[in-house]
Amino acid sequence: MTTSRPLRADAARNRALLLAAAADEFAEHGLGASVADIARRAGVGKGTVFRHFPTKDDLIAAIVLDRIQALAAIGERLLDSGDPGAALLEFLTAAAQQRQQRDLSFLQEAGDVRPEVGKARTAMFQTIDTLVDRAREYGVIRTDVTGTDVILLMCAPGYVANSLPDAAPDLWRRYLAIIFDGLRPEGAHPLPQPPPDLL
Amino acid sequence: MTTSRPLRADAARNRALLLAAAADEFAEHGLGASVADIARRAGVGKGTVFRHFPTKDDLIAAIVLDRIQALAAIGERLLDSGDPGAALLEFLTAAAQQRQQRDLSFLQEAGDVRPEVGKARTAMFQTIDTLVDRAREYGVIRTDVTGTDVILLMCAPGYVANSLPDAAPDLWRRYLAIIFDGLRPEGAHPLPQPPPDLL
DNA sequence: CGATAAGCGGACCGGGCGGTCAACTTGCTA
DNA sequence: TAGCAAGTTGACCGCCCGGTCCGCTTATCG
Repeated sequence: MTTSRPLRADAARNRALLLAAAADEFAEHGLGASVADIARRAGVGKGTVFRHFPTKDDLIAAIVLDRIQALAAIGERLLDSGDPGAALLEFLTAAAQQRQQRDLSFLQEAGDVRPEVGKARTAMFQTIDTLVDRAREYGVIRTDVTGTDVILLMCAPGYVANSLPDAAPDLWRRYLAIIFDGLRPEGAHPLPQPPPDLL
Repeated sequence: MTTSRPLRADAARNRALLLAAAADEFAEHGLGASVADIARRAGVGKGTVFRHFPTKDDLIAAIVLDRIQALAAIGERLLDSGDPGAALLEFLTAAAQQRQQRDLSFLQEAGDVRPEVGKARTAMFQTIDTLVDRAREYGVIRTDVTGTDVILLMCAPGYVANSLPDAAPDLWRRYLAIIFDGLRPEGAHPLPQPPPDLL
């Protein structure tokens, strides 16, 4: 990797401040937020932003990558869990929670702005796939539901914050519960359309 | 209202071309798409855009309003339907279908750019609320699910197009089905958090 | 068909954007 | 604590965007 010598103390602090400020700014104004505003919010000069991130897209990619890898780490840890059903629910909870903390709808806007982001996403999807396979074999979700299904379905609860500004802060749990009920084998109705194979 | 004299034939045609071109351009590049590109796509000059829509926001509002009112009309019609369960499913199908035709994720970005848009949205939400009340009384959905719940949940299937570019064109039916299963009373589990009252 | 006003187009403008740079400051190390 | 490389800064640049404007075109109607 490109692990050169460690950052100077103040540089490391500024980098962290910038990532936080950028996430907040993007949450409030979308990806259109200006680099100058981000710098002001972080309390640094504009030049400092470009020293840490050569372009605005690099800054965006750094944030997105951070979130994806955080989720991937949680998923990986849950692979060793004893109860596959609880593991899947816990993962989906973590995903919804992450989206809820800050408004992360700009992640949708961002897409895969850098190839590394796509790579990380694919890796995380693979983890989810395994998580779902185990839950299915364990009998806690329908036999006709795939990992891809769950990946797409799990987008929904996170949008709550955005759509309903003054909602209770853990309302997303309610929607996660409804969707999880739809995944359960008990009251399952036959599904149209065979699922596609992501990856 | 401001119903002045009818548009000239060519002007009406250009207005329609512009709305379509703008929807396509916003779908491809987000709300950041430039007015000049929209004009080029519609085959008209940039000045023509501003003749029909004084500002870019007015153009955005016109598109959003169009989609909301189309959905609202469908909902209104379904209020007179005999089977409340089928009516609700049909409405949700129409909503997902609309989102699928073009990538409408930029609607999220837009928010209520003009007060009239908020008004129209509130009106549509009220229609959905009635639709859901009837379905609940009919026993086809859980007693603890509200209109607001359905409004938020119905966002999910539409995002399929955006997240999975090469998916089958009617894959959203699959996700709508799963969510609808989660709404059914049969395998329902108790829900956390009392629902908020939208409106 | 001719007059007229509604509609059209694209050069043009000011502002704000992403990105650069050279002078200055500061944490690290010997 | 002296020296220096790493880090910071904000004025600056060129580009592109939303929006204006006015000379030209054309649908409409008596």
